[in-house]
Amino acid sequence: MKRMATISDVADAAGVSRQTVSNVLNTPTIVRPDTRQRVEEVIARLAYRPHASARRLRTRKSSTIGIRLDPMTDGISGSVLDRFLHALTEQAAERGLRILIFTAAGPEDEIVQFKRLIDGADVDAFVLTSTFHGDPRTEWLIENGHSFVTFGRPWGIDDMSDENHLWVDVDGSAGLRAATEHALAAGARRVGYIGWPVGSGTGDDRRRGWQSALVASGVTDVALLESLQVAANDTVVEGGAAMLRLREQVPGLDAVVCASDSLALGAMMNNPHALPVTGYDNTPVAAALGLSSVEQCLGDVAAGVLELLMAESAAGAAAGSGAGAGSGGAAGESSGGAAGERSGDAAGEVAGDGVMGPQADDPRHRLVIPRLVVREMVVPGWSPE
Amino acid sequence: MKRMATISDVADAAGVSRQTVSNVLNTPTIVRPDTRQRVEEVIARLAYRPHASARRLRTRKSSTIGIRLDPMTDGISGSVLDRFLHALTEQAAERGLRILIFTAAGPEDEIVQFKRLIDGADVDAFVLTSTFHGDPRTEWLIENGHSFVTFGRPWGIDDMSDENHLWVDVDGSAGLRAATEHALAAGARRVGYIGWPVGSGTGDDRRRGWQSALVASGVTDVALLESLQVAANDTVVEGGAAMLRLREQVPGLDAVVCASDSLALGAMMNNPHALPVTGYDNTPVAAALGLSSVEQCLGDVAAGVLELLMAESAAGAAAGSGAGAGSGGAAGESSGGAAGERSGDAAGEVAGDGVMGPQADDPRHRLVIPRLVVREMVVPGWSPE
DNA sequence: CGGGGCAATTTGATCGATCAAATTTGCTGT
DNA sequence: ACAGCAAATTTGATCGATCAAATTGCCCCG
Repeated sequence: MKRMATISDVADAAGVSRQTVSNVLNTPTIVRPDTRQRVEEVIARLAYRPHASARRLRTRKSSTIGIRLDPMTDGISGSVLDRFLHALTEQAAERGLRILIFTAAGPEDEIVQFKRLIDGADVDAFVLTSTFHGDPRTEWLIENGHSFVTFGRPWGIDDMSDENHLWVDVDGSAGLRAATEHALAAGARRVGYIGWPVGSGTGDDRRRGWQSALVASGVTDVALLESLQVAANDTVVEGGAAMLRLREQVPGLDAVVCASDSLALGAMMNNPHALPVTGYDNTPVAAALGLSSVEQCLGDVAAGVLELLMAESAAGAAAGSGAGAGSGGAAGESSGGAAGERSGDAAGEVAGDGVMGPQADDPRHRLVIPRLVVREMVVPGWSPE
Repeated sequence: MKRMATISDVADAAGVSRQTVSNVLNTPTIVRPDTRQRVEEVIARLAYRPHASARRLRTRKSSTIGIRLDPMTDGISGSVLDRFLHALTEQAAERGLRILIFTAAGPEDEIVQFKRLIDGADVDAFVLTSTFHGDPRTEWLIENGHSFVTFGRPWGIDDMSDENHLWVDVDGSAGLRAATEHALAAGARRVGYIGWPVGSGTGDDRRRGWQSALVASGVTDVALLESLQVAANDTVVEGGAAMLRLREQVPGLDAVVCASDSLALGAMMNNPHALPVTGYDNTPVAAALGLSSVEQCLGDVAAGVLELLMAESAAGAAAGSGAGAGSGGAAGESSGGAAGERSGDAAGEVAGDGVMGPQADDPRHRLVIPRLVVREMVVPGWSPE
């Protein structure tokens, strides 16, 4: 392992000064083309790479984003955050950013970790997941003026439009509307809903999606709407129990849509007539059982998160220069969200095209439209009674 | 966000020199106790934190470990690596290390990423997972003299004892032996095995565990042993098919142990007589279905990985100084593996205590003994025919 | 022919820490 | 009282990059 080449080595070898090499790397436009080419050749020949720590020391930027690795959310859907992390890492690399992960025992401890990482100049922004209303973490970050983006809306009435709070989220309502409409289009009339207890922003949002589709199809009887939905905590066992209740209280049940794959798996276990069941999150479990499921397009979410972050830091840097701040991230040529896609899924048909919602032009948040992955339920040995 | 305090600020405020402050932080023993205390008070008062990048520039160490985020291994057991990552991050923090994640399109691309991260001084060691025989990644790392530890043995005959290749692994053989012995102790006589096709080091190792337990219990008939095992790729569907075959070819089947929770889930779907089924990895799915499963003790694995890494770097640094290299990591007071434990699991009984295997004293690799988590199968609505 | 205007390049200082060597302090023994 | 010596502390240099300001080179016009 021989000594790394430094910027001075390159400068000497190319017969220019350090700063010119630096310019070739950071501000290529101000270097004369022939000089630039000469320097670039030397860089390639010596396999020179700037020393990240030295650069960070000088620029006071780490080009690193911190994200907490959530404690295992026991459910099956825990893997959603892992997939998001994967998409985020992949797209961050394309933009020259690094992802540093950390753990914390709880929200308060997470703030301690924030301090540690910021003070040490380890990271210059955070991505938060699983935020909740009145979350102390976002409050602290805003108060202390640190960059962050959350995956998930702040459900508080006032937070939602807080201009200091950047967020990206998936439009769960649209996802469940699509799932419900698909069931209706397939001929179902009574489409039941197994969701989470009232009170969680995410859960209520999803329920609204199901409900709006039913209402739009002509189901306006409030009592009927009420009986078509049951609430359960997000476990397989509760999902199973919920399915029993639903079948009992709705005689002509045609199909069921669920707020999660965990609930859907539970429902499938008490599904002797093989009613179509739709889950949410498109986890491996749904794929294994042949359940239709709402796919969150985490690649798009990750892209949105990074764009918001880069736009913010660019805006902060340009506060004073007259250059247009609208150009945002320069390295975005590979967008389109194809990166994080799970390809080759056999049961291809898709409804909803995964584009950004109407808020796409709002510089402070982004709502990603999920898409429905339709599958045939083919469960070996799962025969009706 | 006011300006960060630097080491000089602390020095001035405490009436000492920069270097003394540095010593308080890095070599407290050589500072006179009263001076040290005075400096420490100022550090606390100013909330001083060393600037990580500056330190890294000078010391040429990043105190950061790189690990590739594997592409989603579609199966249910994919979460094992996520849990490992979580445990690793947690324990790394306790030792003052950071974890940087990255992605790669394949082994060759991963090597490109290695280069990128090392040249930029972003990381000074790697943790590899899912290694295989003749893995180009480990070859490259060894050739170029970079530190790394693999989670998983190099199954090649010669690699295994390669002194440049540090590894930590879980003793899958012991895990399946424990699972099988537990079934035998519960009165089962014909314990079948659903495993992966011959050829994978890990899979063959697990099969040996099951077989050795059966042989020890007196099953020596080769033909019988042969008929008691079936092979399947690691999917739920194949697991289900394998269960059907096994039931067909073994009349008095009493119990089944599997090489993974995916296979076990498949088996459960074709298990009308509710035979006891045991999985491997103790995933949320196993917990949800009430399957017994072999828990890999990833906290211990993570601890082992970090200890090997730190021991190596300490040894590298001490190559020349007479100080005892045996002390290893100084910050290990919180060991015992309690960190990564999933607490509050209802069905507590445990066999095998998770201690290190006989290789515990070998400085180059470590074999962690897994433990069997025993559960009652209580699957709602899953009634025998 | 001199110099204004502008682009391209170079120079010196700096980021915040640690290393290596020099210096001061404190203690011991005779 | 002081040499001798170790412990404690300080000083100057350095890691590899970028920033800000100074310099050089070039073209064109009066």
